[in-house]
Parts: sequence; C-alpha cells; structure tokens
Amino acid sequence: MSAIAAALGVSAATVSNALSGKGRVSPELIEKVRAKASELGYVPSLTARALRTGRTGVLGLVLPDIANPLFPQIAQAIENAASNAGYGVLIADSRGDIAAQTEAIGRLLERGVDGMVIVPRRGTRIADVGCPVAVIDTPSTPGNTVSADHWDGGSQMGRHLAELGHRKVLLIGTSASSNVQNDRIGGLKAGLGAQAECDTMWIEKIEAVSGEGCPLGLADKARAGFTAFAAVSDLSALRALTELQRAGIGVPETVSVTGFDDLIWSAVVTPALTTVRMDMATIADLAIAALIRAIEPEGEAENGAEEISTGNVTSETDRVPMQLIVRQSTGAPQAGRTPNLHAPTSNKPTAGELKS
Amino acid sequence: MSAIAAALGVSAATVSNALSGKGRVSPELIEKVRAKASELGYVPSLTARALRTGRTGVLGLVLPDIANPLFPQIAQAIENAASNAGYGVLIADSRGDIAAQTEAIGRLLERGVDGMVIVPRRGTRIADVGCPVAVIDTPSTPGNTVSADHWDGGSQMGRHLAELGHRKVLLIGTSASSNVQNDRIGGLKAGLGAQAECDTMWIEKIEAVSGEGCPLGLADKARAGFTAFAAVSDLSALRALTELQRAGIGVPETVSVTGFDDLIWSAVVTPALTTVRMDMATIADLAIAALIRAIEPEGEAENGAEEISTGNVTSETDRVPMQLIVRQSTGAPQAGRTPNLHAPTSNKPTAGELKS
DNA sequence: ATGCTCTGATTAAACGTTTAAGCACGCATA
DNA sequence: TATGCGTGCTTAAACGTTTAATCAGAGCAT
Repeated sequence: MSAIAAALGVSAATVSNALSGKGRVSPELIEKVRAKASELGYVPSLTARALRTGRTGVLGLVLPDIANPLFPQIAQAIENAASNAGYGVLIADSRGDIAAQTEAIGRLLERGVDGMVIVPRRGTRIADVGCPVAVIDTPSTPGNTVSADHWDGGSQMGRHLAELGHRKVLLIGTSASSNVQNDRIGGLKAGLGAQAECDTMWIEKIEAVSGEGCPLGLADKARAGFTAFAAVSDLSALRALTELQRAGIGVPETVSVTGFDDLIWSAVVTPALTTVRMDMATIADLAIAALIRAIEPEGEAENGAEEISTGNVTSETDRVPMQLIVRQSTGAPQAGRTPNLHAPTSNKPTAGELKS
Repeated sequence: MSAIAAALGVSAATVSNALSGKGRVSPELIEKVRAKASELGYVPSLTARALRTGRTGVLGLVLPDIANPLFPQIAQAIENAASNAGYGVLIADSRGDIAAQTEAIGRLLERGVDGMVIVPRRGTRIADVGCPVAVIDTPSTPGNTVSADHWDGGSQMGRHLAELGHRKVLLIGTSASSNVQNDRIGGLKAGLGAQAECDTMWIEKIEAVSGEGCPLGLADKARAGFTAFAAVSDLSALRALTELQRAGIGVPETVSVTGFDDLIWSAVVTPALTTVRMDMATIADLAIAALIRAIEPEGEAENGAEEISTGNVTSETDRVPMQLIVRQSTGAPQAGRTPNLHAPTSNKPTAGELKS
C-alpha cells in the first residue's frame, strides 16, 4: 500500500481512503489509485486490517460430529453462503463429548472469529460465548436461530404414506434424545392421521442389547402387518431397505420404506429411496445473514448502542420447509398380501420426481 | 499484555519474552508473569502476532467437492491433525470446475494461510501457488505428497476374492479419468492374478447414455457367470448390492460384492459390506507434518536459506497402507450355481472383523 | 481585506504483538 | 583499577492497515 502511495506521490492514508471510498478523495485520484493498485498486484493484508478494525472476516463452524453423513451438505452450504458474504470459514469438530465442543469453541474464539455457526450436540444449550452465534437445531428448541422445519417434513411424508393407503407403519429413529428426530416423528404421526397405527423403534436401544449393526427384526414386523417403515434418517432407511430385501421382502410392492435428508446414496440404490430433503442453502443463507447483521455495524444506528451483541442471533424466519422427494421405495400396500413371498418386478429407477 | 506489564512494573517486551521463553528473563519473573497472565485471563491476540510474524497459524483445506461422501473422514482427520499442531483450518470448496478451485485457492491466500492441503480435482495439477502445499492424491501422481496406497488396497481385495475362489469378476468404477480409481483397479487385477477373468465397467459411461441412477444390468452379468462385483467405491458397491438383491440374487451366497473406503453405511447394511479402508488419520498426520516442516524455520539452519519453500511439500513416506475389512458381502462362489434362485439364509451381521 | 466554510489531502496515533539493539550492573579476570 | 563479559531488563521499531484530527488553499459572503 505504501508502494502505491509512493508511486503516486500521495500518502498511504489517501490510498486507503481511495480504495475504501470512505474519506474525501477526488474522483480522478481514486481512479489513479485503483489503476496503480491493480498494476502492482496489490492485495490488502487482511491480518493488518483485522488488527486495526478488530474484525477478522472469519466465521467459525462448529459441528457435533464431522463424520455425520449430513455434514457435507451443511459445510458446503455454510461455506458457500459465507464466502459469498466475504467471510472465511474455520471448522471445528466437537468430536463426541461436550467438553470437546466447549474446547472447540474456545479455539475458534482465540482465533478471533467474528461469529460462529453452531450445530449443537444433542441436548446441549450454547452459553453466551462472547461473540454472535447462530444455532442450527430445531424450531422447537429454545435458542434456535434457523433450521429445517423437521415437523413439517415428517408431516409431508406422513400424508404421502397415508394417501398411498398405509395404516400400520413402523417409525424408526436412532436416538430418543434427539430433538430433530422427535420433531420428525411428531410430524409423521400427525401426517399419518389418527386412523393410522404407529409404533416407534429406537435403534440405539436395540443396539444397546444386541450390539452395533445387529439385525432389527424388520421381517417379523412386516409379517406382523406393518406395511410401511418410515425412518427419520436415510441411513436407517438404507439399513431397513437392505435388511428387508435380504429377507426376500419386496420393496415397494410388499412394504414401503422412506427416509430423511436425501443423502448421497438415496437416489442410486435400488429401489431409489423416497425421502424428504432440507433446503440447506436457504438455511445457511439465513443463518449467515443473521450473523452478519449482528456483526456489522447497523447503517442508521444513531443511538450509542454500537455494541456488538454477543449471544444467539435470531432470524425473521426460524424454519424453512422441507421438500418431499417421491422415488421408488414407496407404493400402495397390497390388499391381501403374503409378505413372505418375494415378488421381483420390472423396477426401473429414474431420476427422482420432485413434489411439493 | 500491557496490563500484565503494568501490574508487575515491567515492560511489555519482557512479558512477551517471559511467555514465549525466548529472551533472557529470570526464572522467578517468568513465574510471576505466568501467574499474572492467568489471573487476568490473558489470551494473546493471534491477529497481532500474525501481523508481526507474518504467520497466521491457519492452514487451508481445499476439496474437490465437499458433497463427496469421503469428505467427512478427510476433513475430520485434517482438522484433528492441524489442531493438534496448533493450527486452524479454513475450508474451501472447489465445487466442480477448475476455475472454482483456482478461485478458492486465491481466497485462502488472501486470508494469509501458512500452507494448504489440497485434494485435487481429477486431472488437475496444482501450480505453485505461493505457499507450501500438501497434495493428497495418489502415489502414482506426480506432485503427490502423501496418500493411501490405493493399488495396495486393490491388491489386498483382489487376493481376498481370489482366495475365496472367484475367477470371473466385474470391476466397477465411476470415472475412467480418476487416478485413484485406476490405481485401485490395477491393484485388484494384480491381486486376482493372471488366471482370473476381469471386465471393467465405468458407471459414468453407462449413465451418459441411460441417464443418472439407471440400472447397471448386473443381474445379466451374474447370469453371464460373474461371481464377484468389485466396486472401487462403497457408493457403487451399495448400488450394486441393492440392484442385485432387488433382482433376487443372493449376496454373498450367489455373488460377492465389495467396496472401497469403509463409508458410514458399509457396516450397517445387510449384508454388511466387505471393503477396504484408508488410514486417514495417518495420512493427515503426515501431510500436516510435511506442511509444518516447510512452514516453520528449520532449527539448525545455519545457511541463509531461511526462505519458506513455496511449492509442493514432500513426505518421507508417500503412501500409507490400506486395511482390508472382511464383512458379510463376500463368500465362496457356488460350484454349480443357479443365479436366478433367491436363497435367503440366516444372515447375522456383526461388527466387522479386521484383517491385515 | 477579513472571516467562514467546503474540499482534498496529510499527519499521527493506534491495534497487540515480536525482536534487534542497547543499557546498567555485578562479577571475574588481568 | 581498568577491561571484558554475562545477565536481566528496557527501548524502540516494525508489521500494514484504519481513522480521527489537522491543515492548506479555494471560493464566497461579509
């Protein structure tokens, strides 16, 4: 920067003003400065700027478990939204326990992030950490900034199954302590309506006694009259699908299977999974926008309240709708069905058709 | 920091020396400074330090496509290795095209990263970008810093199938232009041995004519005598598994299916996938170590070559072995088999047993 | 001619560290 | 007693910006 100043015979401050458009600089000088800057290949030192202004232009992203298959979607959406807004994204994995989560947040703070996006660990409440925080959890969780409307997604899926004629469905969740999963299950029940008979199976409980990766006994459930298996995650849906297929039970002609989240594999398995997708791009945009509103000085703030808020930020809309994607894994239940018979059909999966 | 200095009646420089252990400070004063620092809750400003030293303590992580299901493993391992070494990780998604990759690298440079880890897009060669770069690609690619030994992994899997008695196997890849996939296929062929008959199917080619998510016609292949389907990715393996199951072909009693990478679902599908896993933790450690060696000044560098190298860094070991994980999806081929018959068995998946 | 305001620039301080250079002192050596 | 040296600390500059305060000159009204 001083090189530019020297080359043009002006002071460094003037160059700064010219480039930022802040002070009073003549238009022609601004042009000359711009030209010289690109000629010399000037790139401002964000470090120095950060030191002076106290803002680093970096946001933190805290995730409960990077190994989560949903992570790519989240990270990609957040990174994109942040970089569009001119911010960088520093990642932190809270690997399991809550202590690690706190520690990860601490590391981000030391690095001077201007704000952070937190996808909290189940049951964690984020204390005031000293910078603006956007929380992506569940609309029903206090402190939530913005998230997918999981209940709505469940209800869409429930209605889809009810319309197909399913009256006895097994709801499959992983952990009963997950807000997200409980909301989805609540929505499913509501969508299925009062006349439907629902049972809920929690995989964690079964695995606690039978070991990880154990069979879920779904074939027995099918024989017991369940015609649909609605999992609240595509991973569980996949598990259900393969277990049923393996037992010779046809999907979707004998039983239907549905998932959640539209994970990478749901479109390519046979039969392709009917699922419901969250609009992470919109969620990320809202979260980042809310964060930035808290970080950057209000344009017309005439009062002295220039203080940067330091708690959870809020967004005008705290829930964004989910999108039902009907593929091949759902169909009408048979009238007088014989669940044990395998009935291969000409199944021709195509790219999923979007509904709603 | 100046607060500590004032409280103890010494200069700020002395405090700095005391905390960093660099200059000459009496032991007792060091103790007092330490005590006062923690009493006042002092946290150093990494921004200021960065400005002064020219090093930010941040590494960039550039990924070809964050949506890749392998990404969580990579990101988690890199984040962990970096944060153990005291570095932060800034992510950048090169979303598809090469232009975006270049642009992402540029953004990281502006932010002043000390170095970056790049998992390059297929066929990209990373030009000198102005900071140390660790490339995670394939041992056979020039410029590679460290990566899994994909060829070795393929060969382990090939030997496993050969030992089971498979002589006619279909190799399934996604894209023929991927170095990684070609290495894996090369290894598979070598491991299967000369007496095995191999065909290679590239999914991208098939989808180019039949559309995304189209059936791969694997049932026909099974009828044509293929007894094993070795995919070079768990995603393709899953696709193969469900397509075969759906067609009523039993896995593993009629045909075997294998994958690569031990992705999240491979242990929970039925039958659980036999696959081969890369040791990302070790790879990440080596990559970060190589990077840091290039970044931080050599201890005993007596010559004037204090310049920070600016190209691709190298590691003493450029390939780390993969690990075969035998689960339920592989078995011996039947002697006189009737591929069309579905043969449900008592399949009891348990946690995968590790081999090699 | 004197004072006032507006414009376009400059000066200087500040952000919080690190680090080379310098200084004062005590102690051993000549 | 002078010389030299190691020790423990201080001074001051530097990193590259931003920004409040200042200033010289021009135009204009008094």
